[in-house]
Amino acid sequence: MTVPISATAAQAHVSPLKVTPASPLFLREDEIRRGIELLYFGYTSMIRGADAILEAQGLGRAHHRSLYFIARRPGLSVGELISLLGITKQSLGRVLNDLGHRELVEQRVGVADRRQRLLTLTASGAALEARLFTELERSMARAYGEAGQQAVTGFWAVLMGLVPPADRPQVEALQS
Amino acid sequence: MTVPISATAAQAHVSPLKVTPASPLFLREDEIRRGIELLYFGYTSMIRGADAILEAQGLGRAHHRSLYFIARRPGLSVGELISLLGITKQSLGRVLNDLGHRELVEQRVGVADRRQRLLTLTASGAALEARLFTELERSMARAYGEAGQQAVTGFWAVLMGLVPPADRPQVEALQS
DNA sequence: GCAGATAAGTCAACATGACTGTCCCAATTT
DNA sequence: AAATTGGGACAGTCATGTTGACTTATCTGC
Repeated sequence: MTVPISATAAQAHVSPLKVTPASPLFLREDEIRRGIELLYFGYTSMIRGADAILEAQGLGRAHHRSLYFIARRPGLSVGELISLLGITKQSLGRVLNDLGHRELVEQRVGVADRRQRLLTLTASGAALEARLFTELERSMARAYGEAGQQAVTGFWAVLMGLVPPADRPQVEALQS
Repeated sequence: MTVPISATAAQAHVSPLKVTPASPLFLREDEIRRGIELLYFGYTSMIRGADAILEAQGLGRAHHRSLYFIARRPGLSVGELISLLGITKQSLGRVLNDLGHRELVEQRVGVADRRQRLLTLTASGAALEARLFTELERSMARAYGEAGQQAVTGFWAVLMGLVPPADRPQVEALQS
């Protein structure tokens, strides 16, 4: 964590970042397009920060996503990770093989169901994930700080609204 | 446009989508991770809707991005599009060749600078882009409507905060 | 007017990360 | 005992990105 865990950090910016506010006619095409574009540029800006670290390790974004979710939910099964990432078993297989051979991820046999392989990070895997997380966090914490607490709540609400209702429980479940 | 241009549309949902609000300690790791995850799932949920249309045309997401920005800024140059997409000339070249051969995009010689190739959509290109936009819009309009006008302003503020300040003018410039 | 810079296009080779289809094994469920 | 499920593997393909080098046309500064 590069950000102190204190309320004063949240108050570092007394005046939130000014953006043109949404108008009462906020479903007009212009305002829809503004959301599409900001979502595209915001998303790509955030993840770009981790790319240099990944490239130095010979890894890609697919590896990062797996590391991230294994860090977030230690002991999740291969099937759960496939479901979160929305990719096929074959696609994930190669990524997990890479991460296993580099000793960044370990598998244990499931306790309740011995067919399952439960995924955890090794010490070096956790260290790498922490470095990658710090990059994302730097970007996100700056954005949160500039926009302010109330804006963050709105940010979450719109993003959750983009997720099809059927998929929302899975996203909510990531919150501990 | 599938959404009526009227103030009543914005009031269709009287009670905004409830999400756990950001806490005063909104720079804690948990709340940063929540933003990272919602951004990932929200972004992928939004663009997934257009994939079926693209696949039926034998096109991919790279083609969609080009069509989108050419629709947004008709007459932009190849170099401007490269800058917006953040890819190389070679990568874009293949996409523009595809779109040209299918007669979805046209090039005109620049007026001020005859080295430039200014890009516009053909009638069929505009029709396809409109269908793709409608898919994104359906998702975004639902999210806006569920979250409410004030949330949308916060959504924009955080996303703009994610964009490095040096890149912000380019994003702002897309707004007409 | 000429030299150098710039906008765009192209060729070749390559990496990543997704896909499909098929087959297999072990463990669980019915 | 049979069917289903979780996971792994092989083979092939496709989309989309990369670097490097080269060409052509055009613009700009001296």
